This record gives sequence, structure tokens and C-alpha cells, in this order.
Amino acid sequence: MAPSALTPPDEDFPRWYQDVVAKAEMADNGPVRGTMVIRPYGYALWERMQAEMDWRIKRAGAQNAYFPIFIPESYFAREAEHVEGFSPELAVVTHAGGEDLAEPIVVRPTSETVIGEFMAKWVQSYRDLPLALNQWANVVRWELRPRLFLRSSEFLWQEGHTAHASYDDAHAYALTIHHDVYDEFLREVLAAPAFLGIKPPSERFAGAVNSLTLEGMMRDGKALQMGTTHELGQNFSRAFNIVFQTEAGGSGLCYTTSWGASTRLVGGLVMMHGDENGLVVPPRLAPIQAVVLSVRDDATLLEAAARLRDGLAGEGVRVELDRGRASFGRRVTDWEIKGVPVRVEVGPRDLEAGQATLVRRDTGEKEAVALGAVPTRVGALLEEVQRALYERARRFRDERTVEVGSVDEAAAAAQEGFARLGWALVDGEGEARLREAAITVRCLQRADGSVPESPDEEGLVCIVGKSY
RNA sequence: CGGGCUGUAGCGCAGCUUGGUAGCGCGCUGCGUUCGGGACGCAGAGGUCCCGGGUUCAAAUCCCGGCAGCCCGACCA
Repeated sequence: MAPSALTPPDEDFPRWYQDVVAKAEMADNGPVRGTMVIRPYGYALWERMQAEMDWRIKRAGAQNAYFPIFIPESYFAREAEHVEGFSPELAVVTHAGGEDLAEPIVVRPTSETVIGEFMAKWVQSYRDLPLALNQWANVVRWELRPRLFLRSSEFLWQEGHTAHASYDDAHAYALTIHHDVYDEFLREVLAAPAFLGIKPPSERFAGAVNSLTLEGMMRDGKALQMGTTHELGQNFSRAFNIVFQTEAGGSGLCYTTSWGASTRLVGGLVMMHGDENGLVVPPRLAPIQAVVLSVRDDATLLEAAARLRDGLAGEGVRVELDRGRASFGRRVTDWEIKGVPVRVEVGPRDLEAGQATLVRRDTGEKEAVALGAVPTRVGALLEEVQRALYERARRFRDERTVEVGSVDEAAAAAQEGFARLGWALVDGEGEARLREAAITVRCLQRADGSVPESPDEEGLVCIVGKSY
């Protein structure tokens, strides 16, 4: 076995992460600090995430729209907590068209304000509600410590924004997004088990009355927030005057929500499933699910490989034929680094036996399959890999999530993973003590793991850990 | 934004202490032999030594100021 092209993850996890992102040709740093150039393979992964989230978002009743990247600074000032929370991260345009601007323009860090302004215009009657919008966009949050995908000054995301006639309706919608869009996407496509819960007040979105979160565990034991949904109460409706005429003829103030998932998920994918040989992409997400490669640059083999490619494509497998001229071993490692779930190898010995060799990326296991059976077998294998990745990630997470009985125990246990303990033990001073150990409360749950209504419910537990 | 480390070919690095012709490995190009887990031979191409200023006959090397990257912290999707 050749030496790995990557820094071993156990030796230096951040370095390993960078190696994977670079060698899998996912992204490069941009010329301005914190900016990111997303390369075709990285973007293909994001496009797959977009496609899988987009239809679920539409299924949840939201429509796509687009709002401007430039927002009047005065909009931010209208919601006190919001402006306070985002001010440090804003990029502001003060000069344009060769002149100083009368009013500075903010480059959007998120779009609650501008969308709120237009919701106020569009919502007249209870019949206009709920109003559910989503946009796919770039946003800018000036980052002091950027990392490719995980924390860049400009990133891509979807942001959903909804307005409802009642608290109950807004709350129910937030839960729908939380479960039926984000959690379902994470579980079924990204093979990513997450802890679902709500943020403690200290970790809430600026301007929200409640923030729901999905927290995944990376292979270094740290937490990554993989999606959030905010109940904004009437804070933004009040600030932007999103009012409607009620069925009874009175006047109502909307309840709004906002929710987002970003290109950070691409980084999460790397860190949740990757291994010492590079990226490992869950089949349902993979832009390339299977790659067919002939062991030699030989006309007969290439022809057989092309037939296999056609057969797989015919079964709906996203398949690519490797026509590279590099040595076989080199081509294998290159596809491994990119995390393609299944390799279909065909060599002279295979051909003689009328078979191909299938190799799964997650375990490295090989199996010989008759040529005619390859498409069917690959389809089944992809599903097996999908399940196995989820199970492996879930086991890993559960093994590193320990129940503890005090803040001190939590501080020790959460160095290598998560700790779970009573929220009452942490609420208040405990949070500050954990923070000294670089540990934060990732989410609050009920004892049975379900999502609570508010941090004030009795008997809640919290999951704490280090985070990205 | 604070502390630490670093910037030399696409990538990884040596050279800097003690100023004097810019190097190595991988990658890249061409030809040939190869190909069942990062192949090999021969011949080549490729450099504003991060940027700006200063010292000097002379700066990759010394001094000052920026910019960028990485790690740790505070902040965050």
C-alpha cells in the first residue's frame, strides 16, 4: 500500500481536512481573506444538496424568490437585537459610483429585514397567510477566523422566511422545516445523524424568540450545527409592520420564521464521513455514485468498461467512465480521495471470467459480479453503503456521547465528544464554567430526545461539546 | 480582534544564522515502455523568492510597514 497522500486525521485533524478539500479538488482560498473559490467537484456536491433540500422545501409549501444583496443600513437598525447581533460581522458599502453614499448599504448577512419590508407590502389579509418564501443566495458575514466551507466570509445558503397568522401556525411550520426538510435531508441523503433540539437563550439567533438546531458530531468529536430554524415571534413583524386583517375584521401582527442551511454542510460532509483515504460521499448525495475503470488502457477492456457504464446509466446510476491514462493504482487513489461510493473495476482476468470487481469506498470490500448483473448489484450496493454510513456515524456519535451528572464531569467528558446532562445543572453559571473549557451548550432536548417547546420546560437535558 | 507559527515554481520544502549565479522532491509537457492499489527511462518547460519601503556596491537573506495562510482563544451558519 502506498503512503497516503493525506495527513492522517488522527495526527492532525484540521490539516487532514484541508488536505481533503484541496486534493479532492473541492475548493481553494479566494484572493480576499475569508473568501472561497468553490471548484467543480465541491460545487457539484453543493448542487446535489441544493436539489435534495429544494424539493423538500417546496413540499413544505415554500416558494423560491430572490431579494437583493444590498440592504439599506437603516433596515438593520429597526430590530434592536438583530442589529446588535450582526453589526460586528457586517460588510458595509459606503462608496459607490464614484461618490460617498448618503446612506450606507449593507451587504446582506441574512435577509430578515429586507424580506420583512416586502412581506409587509404583500400581506394584507389573513387570506394571504401563511406566506412562505425561500431564496438561494450568497451572504456575507465578515469572519475573523475563516476556514474553507466551515466558516467563510462569503458563503452560499438557502434562507427561508415565512409569515403566519398565529403563534401556533408559525410554530408548527418551524417544526415541519426542522423535521421534514432538514432532519429528513440529513438522515436520508447526507447519512448524517443529528441531535435535534432548541438553542439555549445564549445561543439564539439575534432577534429570535426560539432557535431550533440540528447538531452533528464530526470525527474529531466536535459539534457542527447543520441547520437552524428560528421562531421570530412578532419581533420582525413589529419592526417592519407586517400586519393583516383578521377573519373577524380586526388587525393582526404576523408571527414570522426564518431557517437556513449553508455550504457549511459540505465541510460537515467531509468531517463526518471522511477517512484516512479522503472524502467518503453517501451514495444518495454523490454527484458520481460509481466510477468504471479499466485496469489497462486496452481496447477490449475499454469497450467492456463503456458497456458497464452504459448499463449503469440505464439503471439510473450517476456513473462516470475513467478514461485517464495514469497508472491503475493512481487512478484508484484519486477516486478514493473524491469519495466515490463504488468503483467498478474491469481487468483482463475479470473479463476472462465474465465478471467485474466492485469495490465499496466505505469499507474497501471487493466482490466479483457477473458483467450482466453489475447494474443491479451496484444499485443494491449503493443502498447498503448509504445505510452503513449512517449507522457508522450514529454509532460513533453515540459512543462519544456520555451521560454525566455535573458541570465538572461534562467539561471533562466533552473534550472528546458530547456530554449530556440536566439543563438545570447548567443553566446560569454552568454555561460560563463550560465556556472556560471551550465547551458550549449545543442544544436542549427533552429526556426522551424530542424537541421541547421552550427552554423553560421542566426536566430538559442539554448536550454540550466543543463546536465549529 | 488578541497570542503563537508561517509565506521561495502548481503542491511540499531547503537556502536566510554569516548579504554575492535560486535549488530539491512531487506534479506538469513530449517520446517510449508500463498499468490487478500513488510505475519507470530519456528529454524539457516553469520563479515579480507575498507586497511596499529602507540599509547596502549588492537583499530570498538584514530593518520597518502592510497583506495572506495555519493553530489556540473570544464571535459566528
